[in-house]
Amino acid sequence: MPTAKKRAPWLRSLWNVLAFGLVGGAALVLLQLAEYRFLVLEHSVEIYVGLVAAGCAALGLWLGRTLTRRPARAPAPGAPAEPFEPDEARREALGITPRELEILGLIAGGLSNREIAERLCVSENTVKTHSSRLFDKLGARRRTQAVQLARASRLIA
Amino acid sequence: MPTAKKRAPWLRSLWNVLAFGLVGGAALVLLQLAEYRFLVLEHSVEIYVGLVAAGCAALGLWLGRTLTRRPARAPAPGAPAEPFEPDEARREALGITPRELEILGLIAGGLSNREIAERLCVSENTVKTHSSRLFDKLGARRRTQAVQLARASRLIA
DNA sequence: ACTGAAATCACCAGAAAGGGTGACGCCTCC
DNA sequence: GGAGGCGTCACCCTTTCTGGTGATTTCAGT
Repeated sequence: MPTAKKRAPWLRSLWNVLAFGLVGGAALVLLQLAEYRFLVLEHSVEIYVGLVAAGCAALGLWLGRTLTRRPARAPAPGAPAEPFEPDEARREALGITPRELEILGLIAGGLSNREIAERLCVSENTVKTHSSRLFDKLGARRRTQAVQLARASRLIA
Repeated sequence: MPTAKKRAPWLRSLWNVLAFGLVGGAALVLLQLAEYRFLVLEHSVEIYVGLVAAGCAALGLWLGRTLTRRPARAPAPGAPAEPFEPDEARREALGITPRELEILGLIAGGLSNREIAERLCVSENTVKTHSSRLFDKLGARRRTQAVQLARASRLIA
């Protein structure tokens, strides 16, 4: 069930822009309302404008941070300093299926085919088939080589 | 000469904050001046405030992006992001000999025992002996696991 | 409804890797 | 000069891995 969980980046950006517009509009309305209250203080316009400027700047700053933040780290506790997200594009370019990538990760973890089979609840033969195809796509002859090549391609950490 | 080339992050942040303050102040002055010109248009205050808000928001956005941008990679072209020097202390702690570490590196490079033997100009049996002892010291059962453990111990890159 | 990709499993033969044991020469350090 | 660490090599046996072929099921797209 790997479906409908990840919105495209452009969609997220669009959402942010819309949110920005909405918040901005709301802020303007609030300002309009506030105006009638603050107008009694004649020469406080500068302060008023300054406050608005500061508020909007803060908003922009927050938005900037949000916009440029990397798309959420995996909740792994021992996450390394370098974030690293698997290169989905490269994976597809090599024609490697998600399942194969999964097996690749376990191979890199130092597990034997039997252990991988047990962990994934499939037969050892299945693991062999997957890894066989995997090596084919990676151009590797041994699992150690597959791991090395995959690392070089940033397919795995 | 590891000096005076890279300012600390907090210093850069301070600089940004100062710049922000200066630009903000200048903007306020400009606004003050502009006020006399625009005051003739009675009810354009909303537009005026909106412009200010938009400008400051944009400024904040830019600042946010600048602030959160990852510090540019070191200018060294071939140098890896993480320098990495093999942990000699750990190697000795585990009782791993230099030769064994050498074999370990080649194993991690994805080479077979035969290839390692050829590259080091020794017999394949020798390589097997070395790797056997190596796995013993690392507590590994497979070469992939040895690589994984060695990486975790920062014995190899 | 047909097609193709993906995942699953099986079987087999050969290659590679791993474990254990023994041995030899070369150092260095007592 | 004897002990011990290190590097080297050999043999044997078991386990694991790799390559090749074939088959079934499920699901998505045509």
